[in-house]
Parts: sequence; C-alpha cells; structure tokens
Amino acid sequence: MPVQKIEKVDFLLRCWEVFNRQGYHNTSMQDLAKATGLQKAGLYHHYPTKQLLMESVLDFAMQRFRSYVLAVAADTSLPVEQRFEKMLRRQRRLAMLQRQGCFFANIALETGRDEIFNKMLLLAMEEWTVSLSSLYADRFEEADAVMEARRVIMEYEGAVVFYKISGNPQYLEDFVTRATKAFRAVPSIQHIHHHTSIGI
Amino acid sequence: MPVQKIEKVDFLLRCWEVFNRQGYHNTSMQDLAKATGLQKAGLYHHYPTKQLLMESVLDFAMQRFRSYVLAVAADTSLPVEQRFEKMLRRQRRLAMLQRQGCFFANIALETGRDEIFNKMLLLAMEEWTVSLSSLYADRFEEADAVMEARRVIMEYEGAVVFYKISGNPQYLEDFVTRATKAFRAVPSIQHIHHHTSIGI
DNA sequence: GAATATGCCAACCGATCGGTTGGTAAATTT
DNA sequence: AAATTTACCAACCGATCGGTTGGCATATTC
Repeated sequence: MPVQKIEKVDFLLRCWEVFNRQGYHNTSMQDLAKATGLQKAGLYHHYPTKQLLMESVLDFAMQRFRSYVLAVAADTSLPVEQRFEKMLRRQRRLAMLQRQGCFFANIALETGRDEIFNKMLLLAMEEWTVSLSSLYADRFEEADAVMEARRVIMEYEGAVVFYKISGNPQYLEDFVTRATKAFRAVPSIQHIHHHTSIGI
Repeated sequence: MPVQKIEKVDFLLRCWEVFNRQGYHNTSMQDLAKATGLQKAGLYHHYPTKQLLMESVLDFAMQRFRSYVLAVAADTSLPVEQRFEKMLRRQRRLAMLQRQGCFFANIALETGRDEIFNKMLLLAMEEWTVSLSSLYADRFEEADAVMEARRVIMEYEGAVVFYKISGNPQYLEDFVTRATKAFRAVPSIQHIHHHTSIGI
C-alpha cells in the first residue's frame, strides 16, 4: 500500500479542530478534506459517512479530555484542593482555545434533538461527573458528591455560554475562583477515618 | 395589497419553533417556508437574508421570554421566594417544550464564534441576569446579587445540556429544587430597613 | 516478480443550499 | 376608475452539499 499522507492522530485532531470551530452541520466534508490535506473521496475511503467520522472524532476528543483534564483527579501526588483547582483551570484553558467553548456542549446543544451523538455525549458528561466527584469523596457521601460535581460542571457549561457570546474570559475566571473557594469551604471529614496523621 | 397569508406574530412563532428545533445552520429557508405556509421567495419579500430573518426571530423570542419568564420577577403580588421559584419553573417548562432546551444557549454555542448574533444574545442573557438579580435585592448588595443571579442562570444552562442529551427531565427538576432551596436559605435583610412589620 | 491489498484522487451524481427574477393578483390611494 | 403599492409565487441561478465511481500508484504478500 502507498504511504499515508497523514497520521491517524493528526487526522482526528484536525477534524476535531474544525468541528469544534464550526459545529457539526456547518462543517462540510470539503472543509475536513482541506484541513487534513486529503481529498473528499479520501475521507470516504476511511469513513463511510460524515456521522461515523464525527463519532470517531468524539471518541478521540473524549480520550484527550480524559488524559488532559480527568487524569488530574487521579494524580494523588497533589492535595485534593489543588487537584480540584487544576482540573477547572484545564477545563477553562480548553474552552478558551480559539474561543471554542466546550466541544461536548457545543455538539450537545446543536445535535441533541437529533439523538445521533447523545449516547456518547452523555457518557462523556457522566464520566466527567464521576471523575470530579471523586475529589469530593472525603467531604460528602457518594450520592451528594456526584450531585455536587454535576452542579459544578453545569455551572461551568453556563459560564462557557456567557464567555462564548461575550469573548470575555472573566466569566470563566470568576467561575474557577468561585468554585474553588466553595470547594475549600466544605469541611473535610477524611482525617476521621483514613488519615493516619501522627502515630498509633 | 392582497390579503396576508399569515400574521406576523404567527409567522415569527413558527420560524422560532423551527430554528429552536433544528438550529440555525441546519434550518433552510425551504424549511421555514413550509412551516409558515409561504414559498421561499415569499420569505425574501419580507427579509432580505436568512440572517436578518433570524435577527427578527431572536428579537421576537426575547419579547416572549420577557413576558413569560422575566415578567414574573416584577409581579409584586407574590412574595419574592415564590417569584423566584415561579421564574425557574417557567424557564424549565420552556426548555422542555419538545426538548428544545434554551433557545438563546442553542444559538449561542452554535454561532458564537461567527459573531453574528452575539450582541443580541449577550443583551438577552444580561437582561435575564438583571431581572433575576432583582429578587436578590433584599439579600445581597447589588454586585453580589448580579453575580449570584448569573451563577444560577449558568447552572440552569448546564442543566439544560444534561437534559438535552439524556431526555431526562430530572436534571432540570433537581436544578429548580436546589436553586430554590438555596434561595430560601439566604437570610433576608430587608425587614431591617424597609419592612414595617408591627407598629411604629 | 506477479498478485494483492491499500491510500488516495479526479470527476461525477442528484439534491439542496441561499438568493434572484419576472410576474400576477388583490387591496389601497388618488 | 386609473395608478400605485403590496403580498406572494413559479421558475430559475450558480454554488455547494453528502456521497459514489473507476482507476492510479505504491507497499506488502506470496
């Protein structure tokens, strides 16, 4: 077989950039061809439809989100408050990349009623929720931790809406400040049952 | 001039329904023609471009939102806690109409980077914020009231994202419950300076 | 080194896109 | 009642849409 013109990771990254910038319906296969250096028929050699290509891109986006944002929650070398803030800061940085906002929310609101990507999108949002909620583990019982994590994500998505139509990053910064402060304000109960502190 | 086939209010309402259901880019002038009973050229008789038609629809949507949701905040016949809850319930009901979510947020995330409707959208969001913040007037000083109102709207927009991809209205109901409870929990300071309660 | 599998593209398909043209018919103005 | 204004439409425009076809060229398999 002949040489590939573009690596799969590069290919998906470029498609992601275009979809994130222009949305699903407003992105044509021609646009994706130009962005990846292929011709339209070249795309159809790898993906039978635009929708299936998008599913691969969503999958790819989730992997990257996992390793860039969600991974922070599992980094036990950092105290939990710092992990919390670091996660939110990374979310924020993602949203500000070329003022694209949150890829998942963009696609969710644009295609939600079509039911074509909802399964993947909901999975992504729930994984995000679980990941963030793990940081609340020593402050709330699990159900409340999940609830609170979801609430913070909701607030983030709303902040992104304000940011996207205003271009003003202050909405996102205020969100990070507010959420982090609230997180620190919740009393930790961890040391009662699994922080060995001094001796015994 | 000949008789009109459709009243302007009906016309805008039907266009709003289509745009809200399908989004901006995924709605064609043909779709709008079919929904309003006109032909495509008939639309162009009233609006020179799709974008200007959309601006009229956004304007119309804001008027309706104002009279259906924001008006509740000004209804002084109800105690402030009830006005707060009633507003949120009406927002929720709007979002659940055919699972469309929030029209403003839908268009915001879809077209935000295009900068074509941002001015109107930001105006709408800020008017909403001010309206909701008026209910906090006796609990916070103004800057904090605005901040808190905006935070609640952000949380609502996030709840809509979860609702839209899941179809589960629980996300919205939980939001209303949570926000209302939090509102009631904030101590009112109004009676100190302008509630005459008993005598004097 | 012949056969095969693969990556890719030029050219094409019918359908639809946003928008235009030239006109008809009815209500209003004069 | 003539002139004008208005609401609207059938038919059309070039461009672009998602997707298809047939084939070329290269790397691998045998």
